[in-house]
Amino acid sequence: MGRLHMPPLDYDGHKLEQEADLQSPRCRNCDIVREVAFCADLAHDEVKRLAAVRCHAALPASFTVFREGDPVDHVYSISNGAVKLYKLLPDGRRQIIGFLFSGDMFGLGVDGGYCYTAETITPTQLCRFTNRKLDMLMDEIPRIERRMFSMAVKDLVAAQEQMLLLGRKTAREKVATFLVKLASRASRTGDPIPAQVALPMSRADIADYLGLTIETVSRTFTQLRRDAIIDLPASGHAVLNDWGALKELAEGA
Amino acid sequence: MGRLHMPPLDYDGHKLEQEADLQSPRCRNCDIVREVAFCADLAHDEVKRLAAVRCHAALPASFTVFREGDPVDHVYSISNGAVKLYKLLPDGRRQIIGFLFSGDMFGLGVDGGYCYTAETITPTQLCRFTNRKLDMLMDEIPRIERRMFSMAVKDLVAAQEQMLLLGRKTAREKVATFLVKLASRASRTGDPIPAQVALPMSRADIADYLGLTIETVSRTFTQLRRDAIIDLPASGHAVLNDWGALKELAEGA
DNA sequence: CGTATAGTTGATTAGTATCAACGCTAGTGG
DNA sequence: CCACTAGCGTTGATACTAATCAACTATACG
Repeated sequence: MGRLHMPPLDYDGHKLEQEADLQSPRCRNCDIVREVAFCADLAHDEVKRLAAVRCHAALPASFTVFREGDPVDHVYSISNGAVKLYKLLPDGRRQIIGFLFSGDMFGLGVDGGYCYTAETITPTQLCRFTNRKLDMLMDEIPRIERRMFSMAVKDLVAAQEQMLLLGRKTAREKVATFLVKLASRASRTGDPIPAQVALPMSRADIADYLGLTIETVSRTFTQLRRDAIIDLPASGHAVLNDWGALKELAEGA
Repeated sequence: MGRLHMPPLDYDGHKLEQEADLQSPRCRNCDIVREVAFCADLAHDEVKRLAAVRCHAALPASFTVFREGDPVDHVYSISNGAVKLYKLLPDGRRQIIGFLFSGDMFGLGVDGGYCYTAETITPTQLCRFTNRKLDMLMDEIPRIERRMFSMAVKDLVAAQEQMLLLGRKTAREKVATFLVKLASRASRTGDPIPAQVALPMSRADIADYLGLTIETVSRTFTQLRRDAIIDLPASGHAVLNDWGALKELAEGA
């Protein structure tokens, strides 16, 4: 399957843009590969090998990168932007599996089919590797495979944490956990916990991530604000006033 | 950490048994390794290498193999029996991450700590590999690492499926999905779907797996029986009368 | 400025949890 | 051999959390 998947019909306006970008044989911004998550501890020549096989794409917001069930042909890494992964039930109920940001990777699948849909939240720059070439590279450079493995394990651990949230936490605890996780991620670079976190995703996305409705998410935010635990200065941002209280809620104490 | 983890206090009676079995330098039933999941497509000499580093243990029911947070020192494979993996909140709320049976493996962790507790459901025979020796083997035999990787991916896909269940399915759909999954697993050997599935786990375990209470699980079973979709001939068994209806429910149609 | 979309808030409902009682089975000891 | 007890599972009554339905506000967009 060397072919691109069909771009979604509802984004036909972006189709040309996508194909132009994704199929470009020239790889721009070559040093971006260094920033890609699984290049972190590779040697210089190994990074060069990776750079040779990757392509770059700039996508608009709300762009479907691939759909659940599409043939697995690429692995993606986010250079910049935000992506959501989700699964759907036949009647439209949706569960968001994860929100991904700069440095995160996605595109694992089984039996040749992706098991979730990937869609951009904001305008996003992606790095793309064909599975075929990545497999070849993994044979040559075992460290790349190690890296992929440890990333899959990391994802698995996160998924199990989310199962605990979905199965056993209250709405208030779910929202608190969500904010704590966003803030922790933002500060993964070693900084202290940031006072303000960006919420690029809609309330509907947050609801479908936490197994709630839009209304419950909204009410819970309002309630946390009334309790002076957070502030909501503008849509798309949250200020974390009381980190201790948030953490406590998140841990279910 | 070459030391065994501390056996749980509440199973002191089994402590000697565990230590005797787990620390036995002799590896009995050597051909059992062939049955271990990740040996499936290894060459004969590779299996022999694995056999040389594994130990075997027979554990009673309700035995804690390791606890969340314990140092990661081994990877386990189930020769025979059933195991549950779970996470706890401080106040005792529990989420079962997965039920495992013959051929399944567990014991992945991050930062040197297991991220769930593993406990036997029935009397269980385990195969155990130290991480150190497995790492060495993975360096020598890349296929073992590939195998571990694909198993982690399989677990990840299952976890994402479970997130959809926990976040978006009704009690009835959850129970139907649970039964469908158990039956599908039992028939993974190529047989048709079995009419009867074994339920070795308690109602409390099922509830904590599906994000429900014992009572709701019980009521839902009763309701499915009244609808002639299943039968409950004896505790510990379910008869699947209407596979089509179960599948439909499971898929959320 | 008017329209569409996202978000908030209120009223009511529904699904599941909680609390409580009871039945069944298995193991125990007289 | 049989009452006794403990644990598991079922069933019923009620409570409560979050969903649903509906109205309204704020924000972005042409």
